[in-house]
Amino acid sequence: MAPRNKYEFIRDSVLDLVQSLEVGVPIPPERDLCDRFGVSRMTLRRAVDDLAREGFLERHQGRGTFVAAPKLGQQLTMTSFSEDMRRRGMAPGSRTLSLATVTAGAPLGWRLAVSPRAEVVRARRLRLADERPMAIETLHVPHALIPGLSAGDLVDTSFYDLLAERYGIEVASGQQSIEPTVTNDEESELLEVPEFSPAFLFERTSRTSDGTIVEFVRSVYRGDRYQLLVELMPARTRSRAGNPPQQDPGRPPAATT
Amino acid sequence: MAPRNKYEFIRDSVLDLVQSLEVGVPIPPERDLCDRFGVSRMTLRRAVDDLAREGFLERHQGRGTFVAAPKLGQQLTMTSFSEDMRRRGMAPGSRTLSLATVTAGAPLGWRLAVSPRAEVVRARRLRLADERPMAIETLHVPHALIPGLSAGDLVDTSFYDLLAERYGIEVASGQQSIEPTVTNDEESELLEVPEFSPAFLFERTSRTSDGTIVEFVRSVYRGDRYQLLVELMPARTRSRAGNPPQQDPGRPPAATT
DNA sequence: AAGTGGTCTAGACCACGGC
DNA sequence: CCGTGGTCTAGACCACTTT
Repeated sequence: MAPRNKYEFIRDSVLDLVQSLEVGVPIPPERDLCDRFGVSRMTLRRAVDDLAREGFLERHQGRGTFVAAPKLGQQLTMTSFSEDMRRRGMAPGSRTLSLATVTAGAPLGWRLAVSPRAEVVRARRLRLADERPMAIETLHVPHALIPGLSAGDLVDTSFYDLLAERYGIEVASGQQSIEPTVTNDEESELLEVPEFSPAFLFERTSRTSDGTIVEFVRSVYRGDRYQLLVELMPARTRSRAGNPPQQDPGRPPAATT
Repeated sequence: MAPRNKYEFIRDSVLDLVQSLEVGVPIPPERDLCDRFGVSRMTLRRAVDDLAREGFLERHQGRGTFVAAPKLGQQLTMTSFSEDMRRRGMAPGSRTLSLATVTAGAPLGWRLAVSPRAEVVRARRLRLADERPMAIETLHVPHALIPGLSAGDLVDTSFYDLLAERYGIEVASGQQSIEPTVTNDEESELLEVPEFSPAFLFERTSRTSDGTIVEFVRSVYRGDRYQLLVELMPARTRSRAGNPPQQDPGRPPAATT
């Protein structure tokens, strides 16, 4: 909860400050902030640097540091559906389609790293943006992690908040695959699009800091309402001429274009 | 060319070192590297921190800093097709379908920020991975930037290398949109997939450091051979309760799930 | 205890922008 | 010119891992 070191304290403090200001206004000079928070300039700069890298601030040498316009094509970071929609300027909504406890079975068990005979809570939700269907989300969580979850819990609260507050589970990392797909008849009906419409298929696995798999989520997003926008960086990798011994990691994974 | 400050020099030096080592071996202690390169520890650490953040190194307190396994699901960074394919363990290839100089027209002119009557070089290439079709790439470059480009130039060389070496153009940033789509009849034939197969549509705009638009690229990737894998970060945004005045930037753009 | 990375400081000097 | 951010230093002390 409480920031553990000065860096985190400063980072949070500056974030608070930033979020209390309008876009485009400058934050106080670094040296002032150092005084105010009682830290050295290096420490303060580390915090501000990170916030700038994350898109909250824009630095301009000689002029100052300014609150940045909310970057929409932000980093591919772990955001909830609700936050994602709000960033896109739409009002998030949700309709729970089903909530059941099922036996994992082989494929699901594998993805959640539990026994195929383990119990798994499966929640299916239709996700809305501005009242209209945006995505179908199917959530799988090992039942052992969330005893006593009820359908009502999923209506208002963010699932991540619920995990944190009620079960003390903090999601720390995740991996997500992105594929193009087309909607089947059921998805088409729910999403209100013609059959075989282009759509995104996201599959996400989330873990706690100790590596425990918390959830496996499969989401189908309408391709006509949802697009990804990515900022490409210079990629100064400077790949060497002779290329290193290439491993074969068994899986086909991926990166860019 | 030459690094301008110590940070860049150190960063490049350490990257060289890293790339000369096997995965998993430790790099020398920070204090040794400081001596070797003649910089203070803060400066060295900044370089190592960045390399760690970019996935080249892994730090472990009390143990050391180690060469990381090449992250395949690396940052969404600006890689060429060839490098991307090599990372995925496939051999890149290319077949030029057409190369012509055309008049931009309104939509293309808008994307390249040139007059609709400006001349634009359009190159269409079938991109291969392990000899099999992977993507169709349509490249548009203002003719003024690349006088005298011939079809042969595109066969072997990376287009970015060609830009850099022959025309002195360094691509510095870019923006890319990602959408799901389905193949039309022409694309299906070229990609050797059934009609209406799921596919990715990438649209990329690249700029030099001074903001000049270098290229607009439209690529269609086979959905059955290509997937994106993204590492999600903790997203410590700590979104506030009251949400800020939301702009409406006119476009729908995007970020995550 | 020794060695490693992690945090932090107080201050110096440089580069750029605006007055 | 002054105020801003950008770079860099030399050293202190802490936290963790290994021996």
